[in-house]
Amino acid sequence: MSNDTCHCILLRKATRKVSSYYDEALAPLGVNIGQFSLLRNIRRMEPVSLTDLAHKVELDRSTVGRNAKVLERMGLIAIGHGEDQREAVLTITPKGREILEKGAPLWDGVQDDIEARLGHEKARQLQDLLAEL
Amino acid sequence: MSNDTCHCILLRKATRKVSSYYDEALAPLGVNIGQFSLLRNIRRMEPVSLTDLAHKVELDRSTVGRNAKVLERMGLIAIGHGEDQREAVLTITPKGREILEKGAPLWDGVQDDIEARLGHEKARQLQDLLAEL
DNA sequence: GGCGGATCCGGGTATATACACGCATCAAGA
DNA sequence: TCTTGATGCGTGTATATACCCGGATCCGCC
Repeated sequence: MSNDTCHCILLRKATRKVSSYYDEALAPLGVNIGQFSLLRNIRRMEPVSLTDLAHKVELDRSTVGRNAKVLERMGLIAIGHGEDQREAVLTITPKGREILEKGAPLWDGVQDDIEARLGHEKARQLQDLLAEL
Repeated sequence: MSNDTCHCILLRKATRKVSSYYDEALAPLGVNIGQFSLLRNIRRMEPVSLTDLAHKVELDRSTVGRNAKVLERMGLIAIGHGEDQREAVLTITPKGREILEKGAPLWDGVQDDIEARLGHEKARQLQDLLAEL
């Protein structure tokens, strides 16, 4: 029974399920929720180094680097160099901006669905609880 | 701002963090929470086929298969064949049982810590909310 | 006994994610 | 200017996880 009460396992299960909601909604654009979210962060911090971005999204730098490379391959961002030759500087491409425009309402839709299903009160509770972990 | 309110991103973040709690606690045993949980499920269903196990833990069969292979390599489970030659039948080894014995109190510790931090009421709320997603 | 559909698994491929290592670059001090 | 330590990255490796495909096996029906 311990498996049915393990906070970690339940979180993982919920995360997989919720991820699929967003992924399905964004599928027409060819991006998943992780990529979409990363893109949003890049736009907000642009131009930004891998290290700074990783810090912001609280992911390992190497993880962000690999994810960014996928976005680059898709033509959604450009990876260049700053004055500091060590730095990989990320900037969004027009195509990347387009994805953000088109994706926004799709993202909103899923977000709204979830809040409608839970109710605003519980949705808020959930966010609070997740932050307290 | 949308990134700070995205249910999916917040869930992922929380999952990573909480996973690390369990992983650190179980580290002395050389297993992580995913492996520990899978082992628990195998013990409960033993002897069990990959397909049945995957169904139980709500993961893709191929995922469970690969995870099981790791457990086998660690000597915690044995992967054999049933009468149906197609079936991969999983059974726990003595070493696997030992890990479960030793891990139980460690798992309890993390679980208690989390509930202490949140309070029983909120911990319960969290589980309920995760189930509603 | 033999064929076709159903079932079970393994492996290929792709993203998510972390940690450790090694290389290049930078910056500060001798 | 040269040495050193700090910083920024990329890659290797490992687990988590999914989807798809192909091969093996099983089973029911002819």
